[in-house]
Amino acid sequence: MAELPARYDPIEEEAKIQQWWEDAKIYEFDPADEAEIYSIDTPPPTFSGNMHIGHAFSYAQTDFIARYHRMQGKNVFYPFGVDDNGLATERLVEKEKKVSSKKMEREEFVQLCLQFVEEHRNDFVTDWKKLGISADFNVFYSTISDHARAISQRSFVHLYKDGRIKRKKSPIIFCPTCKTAIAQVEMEDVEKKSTLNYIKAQVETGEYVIYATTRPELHPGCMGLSIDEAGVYVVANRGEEQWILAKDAVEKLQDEFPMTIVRELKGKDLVGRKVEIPYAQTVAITHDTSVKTEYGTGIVYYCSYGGLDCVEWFARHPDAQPVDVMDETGCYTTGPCAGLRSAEARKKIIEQLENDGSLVKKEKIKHFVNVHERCGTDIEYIATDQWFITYMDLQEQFLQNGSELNWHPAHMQVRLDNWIKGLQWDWCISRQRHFGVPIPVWYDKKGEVILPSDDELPVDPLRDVPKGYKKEELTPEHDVLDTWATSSLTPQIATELYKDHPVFKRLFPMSLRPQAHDIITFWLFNTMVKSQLHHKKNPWKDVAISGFTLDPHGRKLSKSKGNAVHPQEVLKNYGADALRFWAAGAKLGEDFPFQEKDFVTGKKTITKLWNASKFVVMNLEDYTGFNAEFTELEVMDRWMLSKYNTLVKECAAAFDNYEYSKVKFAVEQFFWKDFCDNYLEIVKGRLYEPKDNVEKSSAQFVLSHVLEGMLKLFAPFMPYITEKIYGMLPFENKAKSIHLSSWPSYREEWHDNDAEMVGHDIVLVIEEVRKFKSANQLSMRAPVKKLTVTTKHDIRLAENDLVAVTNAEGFDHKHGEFLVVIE
RNA sequence: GGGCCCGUAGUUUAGUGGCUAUAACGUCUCGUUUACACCGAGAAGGUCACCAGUUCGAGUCUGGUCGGGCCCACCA
Repeated sequence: MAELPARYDPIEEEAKIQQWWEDAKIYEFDPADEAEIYSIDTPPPTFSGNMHIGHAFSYAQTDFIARYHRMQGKNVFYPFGVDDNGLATERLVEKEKKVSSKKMEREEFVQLCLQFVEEHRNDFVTDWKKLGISADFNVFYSTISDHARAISQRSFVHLYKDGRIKRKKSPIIFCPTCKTAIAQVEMEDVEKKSTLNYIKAQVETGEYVIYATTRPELHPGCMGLSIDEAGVYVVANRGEEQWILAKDAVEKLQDEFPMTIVRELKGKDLVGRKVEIPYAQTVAITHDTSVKTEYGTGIVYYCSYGGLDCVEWFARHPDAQPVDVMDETGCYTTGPCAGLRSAEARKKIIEQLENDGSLVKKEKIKHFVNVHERCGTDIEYIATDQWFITYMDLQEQFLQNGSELNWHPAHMQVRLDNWIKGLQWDWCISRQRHFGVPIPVWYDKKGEVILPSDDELPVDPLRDVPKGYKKEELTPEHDVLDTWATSSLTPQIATELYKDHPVFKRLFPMSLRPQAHDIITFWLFNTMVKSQLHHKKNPWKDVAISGFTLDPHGRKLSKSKGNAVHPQEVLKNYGADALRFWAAGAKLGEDFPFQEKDFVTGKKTITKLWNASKFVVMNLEDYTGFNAEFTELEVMDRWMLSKYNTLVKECAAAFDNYEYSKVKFAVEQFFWKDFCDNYLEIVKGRLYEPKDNVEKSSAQFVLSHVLEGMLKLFAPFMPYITEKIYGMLPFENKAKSIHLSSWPSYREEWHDNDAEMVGHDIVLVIEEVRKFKSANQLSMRAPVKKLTVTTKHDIRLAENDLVAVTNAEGFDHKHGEFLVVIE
């Protein structure tokens, strides 16, 4: 038998082992395997760079679960995809290939992206492979591939036919400088100086309402004034005029604008009164939930569109119809400022309002405005035709679906529930971008929607023509689908890779959705929505929500703070097992600080595992088996086996409940304390100088069983070192890989209360002796003259082991309260 | 502002109403011929954030206060 090398170099060995896994196809999905399926809806990372530490953290956690279920004998379906259908990839490809997507045919750019992904796919997934992710990387998809585009477009076509998709006017975020629609992620907050303008407008009953705005240029788009119906408002005399405003506002304005309150009234008394707004139509006062009497004058004017608040207001007030005041050149189209952009328009209208006496006060303020990150221009909202999935009627259904999922951890469900309860409008799935999955729609001469048939998909309406039509008869839709409209179909995209195989029926609904908590309201919710609309059921049974990696002080990692951490460095310095061991220390869903020292601990555990295994293997050299009953084992061997047996039971229970961190903690403690510190020391006497072969083989039996089992318990966390050691164990009938071996099973007959109690006392005695030797500055091997132990249990069955491990020259046992006397 | 989570040793953490509240790292003392100095043994280190309540009993349950983190919304 080959002796184990003195040292284990994780960096060198992990590379070799990983290559072997790949060559031997250890994690290959076998669709013909009849075993129970455990399918994972793996998050497809954005194809835009390297794996970051947050990825390493959460993918490792999913991998613990996957490996456990694989060892439980399940047929694990663990695909890997990349999300290249989005802005990040678009930007990356534009930069790397030095092209502009807008100047190309869309299909051409899609092909370029696919080519780019193909070229870099191996590099991209390398980090995940190094980390030891046990996905089958050949069960692979890309969200911009034909496969995924066809599924995404099919979803659109089917939902349209079901009456779930509608086209309607809706505001989009627009950059007047770049003259383009932009995505929310392309905006940033900038604090700017501005002016809050107080404006008066006459009510039909003669008084004036006072409202404040930072966007007076939008007066022509004003469609309503709102108050808080529960708020307290007043009518106040101000010179000849009577002003209406919130009571709170009177106090603030009193110094500058002395007025006397005539009477108080409730906000609801104002509802319905008509007000003549300058440069706009006459509008009625309404109640709105967002209005607070403490801010401004307690009266708000809403325009199409001053900001997101206005957009939301229109959603709450369907009677008020937005008007288009700005066109796609960023200029106003109506009113006194027609032809002007916002900045000039504001100046002009303030002048005019001042001239006709409507402007009562200008207050300098600082506030945050959204600007386009590329050019710094204030963004605008303009109304355009957009595509929506209508689902507001399904809120109850979605809540029900959410409650039917098994949430790990449970409290994450609350986030989804709050989101669903707060939904205000339908899901806008169209984007005015060039790159993406095209909306599969043409319009005929009458403007009717023409759809492709399923077998034509995927299509690009800009280039393709549906069956039975000529190009000149149709106008193509230019918009593309929001990336969430496609990524919400990952269960279908992944499982339909096996569409033509009988296993397909068994893959969906999937077993597990693993993901982080930041996108519960997006990816998780949207995937549930699509599954409900298409299949009338949830796409998975369980969800496992992982947390974030934080910096060593518990703050969020970010590029701007300069506290980013690179997993590649950790892999290079400590290896994947150490990185994974760190990730296993965090409870599922818990945010976890990144600490260098944790990797040192991981690496030390690896070394310890190596050394302890080396010891066991060396001492199994002459082992030929222990052919007797459990009860014939030495008492300390039964103690060890019984404790190990309990551990096995606990670990499976915790893993079944996605509590991998409990498993990690329990196994680590058992290995270090019970197995190494105590058991290995206890059996040394019997191994080195056995009285007979029986007491030695008794120890060997337990050493071999417990080592093998412990390696398996460690295997989901540290797949490399456990694979290496497993391969060197001198057993027959081993599995090809530890990761294909079966999870240890609990054995009732190995449970031994008596042995556990004796063992417990023996360990306490050993501790006392060690304390004594430490206190007397003696070596642990130093002999003690006489050891007198008083215990309640009869420990004499373990006397030989105890004498050997403590190196006692004399020993006496008495019955009574626990006491150790060392001479 | 709304929601969720978290406050336990110098640091990071375990803890399912019940023995003397975990462990790792760090610190201090000691110890190397038979797995391991990439080590072992031992020690010190705690107002379980604070206040009140429920209970025979609270780190654990309830309410409040303070502090931290994340997500969402953000000002007319």
